Amino acid sequence: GCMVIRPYGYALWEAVQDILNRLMRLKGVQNAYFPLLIPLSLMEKEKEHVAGFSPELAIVTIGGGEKLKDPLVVRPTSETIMYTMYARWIKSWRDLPLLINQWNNVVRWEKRTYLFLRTTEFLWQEGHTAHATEKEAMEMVLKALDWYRQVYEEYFALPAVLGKKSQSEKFAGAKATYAVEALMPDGKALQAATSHNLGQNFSKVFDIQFQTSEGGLAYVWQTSWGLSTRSLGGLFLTHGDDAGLILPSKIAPTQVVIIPIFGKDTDRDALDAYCLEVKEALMSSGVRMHVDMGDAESVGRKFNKWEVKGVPLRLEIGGRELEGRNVAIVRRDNGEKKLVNFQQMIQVVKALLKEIQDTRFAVAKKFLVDNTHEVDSYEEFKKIMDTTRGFIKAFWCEDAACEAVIKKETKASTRCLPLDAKKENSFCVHCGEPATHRWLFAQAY
RNA sequence: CGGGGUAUAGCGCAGUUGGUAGCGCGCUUCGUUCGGGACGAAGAGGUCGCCAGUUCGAGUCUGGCUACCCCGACCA
Repeated sequence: GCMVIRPYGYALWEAVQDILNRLMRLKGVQNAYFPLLIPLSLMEKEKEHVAGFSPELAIVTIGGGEKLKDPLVVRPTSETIMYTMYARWIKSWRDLPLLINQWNNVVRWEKRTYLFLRTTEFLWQEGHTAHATEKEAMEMVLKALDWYRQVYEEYFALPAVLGKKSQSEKFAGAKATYAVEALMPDGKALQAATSHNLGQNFSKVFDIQFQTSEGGLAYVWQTSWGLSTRSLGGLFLTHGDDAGLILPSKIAPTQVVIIPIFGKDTDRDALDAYCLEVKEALMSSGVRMHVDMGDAESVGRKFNKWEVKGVPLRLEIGGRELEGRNVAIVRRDNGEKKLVNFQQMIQVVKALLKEIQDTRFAVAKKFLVDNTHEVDSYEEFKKIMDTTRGFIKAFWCEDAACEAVIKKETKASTRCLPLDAKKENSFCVHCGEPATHRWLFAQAY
């Protein structure tokens, strides 16, 4: 149930880190690190939190050959260990806000794993903030949610719905959970990232108090938010075809690959020199490049290899291009090929990279729109879940028991109350009780 | 936790009534190739998941165990 991430895949994760680190820095969030092992007694402080996580904890019971009196939990998330420290660090309103993120790995002992989307161990970032006011905390919650939207929409070309989780779906210990929900090609929903308003639930049990500017004593308002390697699963599921992956240009570790083409009459020195000239020209204008030199693999094999990896553009350079100082540019997404001369090359490559990015988003957006159904009868609801699946927007009474019945009968759970949902007076699609908003339903992974 | 399956070369698999293990891909070397997964020749690579039993003889039959996979239940 664990995964090995090889260099090409890890480069994608590093790209995600770069994007989020830049966004977080703008807001003043700093990276830090906290222990992997958490005393079980700390986990148990917040009742709802430990109840939610205990079925999936890996626990160290023996250390150094001796049975531990207080077993150590391999972190499933770091609220408890971090907030133990926050209680010591925060004394005054001047210590706030405290904005800390950590990039790490966590372990959740799922009964059933699914590569990329639900692995026993996964990598993520978890941001944990403490604020003087609830309003400020809520702004942070929505800020983080918007960062995640940017990662998905602007880089992964993966449109998503932002919204608030129902009580039964929220994070264990949170006051409210907000999420990014994406729709995968099989019609199931992927919870792509979450941002929690923790209220004062944790600050009260971990005793994180500060003196206000008026001299009073108050508990801090907290948030936590995370995005994991599951996001890459969403990327892979969304962008691909029978030939492999199609990476959106902005996230592709290699945006352009040059494949030299040579026969026995080719002047290899001249060809290699020209390939390097092309590489340097593109690299110095900011394009992420690779030249696949070497004659161990045939040209056809190289083509296929890079298609599987999803590199957006392939430059074919052979004797014909060398002679005319041209390059043949082939798009990964639609296979279109065009011959461009060296002078126009940078401009054309940049335009094509942008077009591929835009096209990927447009295709994914169309799929999302085409597979989002406004439904007003339970019959129709069930029919969609039995056939195409997808997102369903339906009125719901917000009663947990009703929600559970819908899930049991249709496999669809509430994914979120979309942030843009309008207040209306209507009736629950299942039980007919009064309902005020259309919730987003779908079968989750 | 319930149901079903699998285990033989690096990977994917075949192996008949029990007779001492093979195919494809990959890998190594050499040569010819190279505008869509090249071709030829010669090679390397095995505790048949583990333990016990039956038998002259077990990859194959019997019993036990272990690991992994799929489906279901569960799942911030």
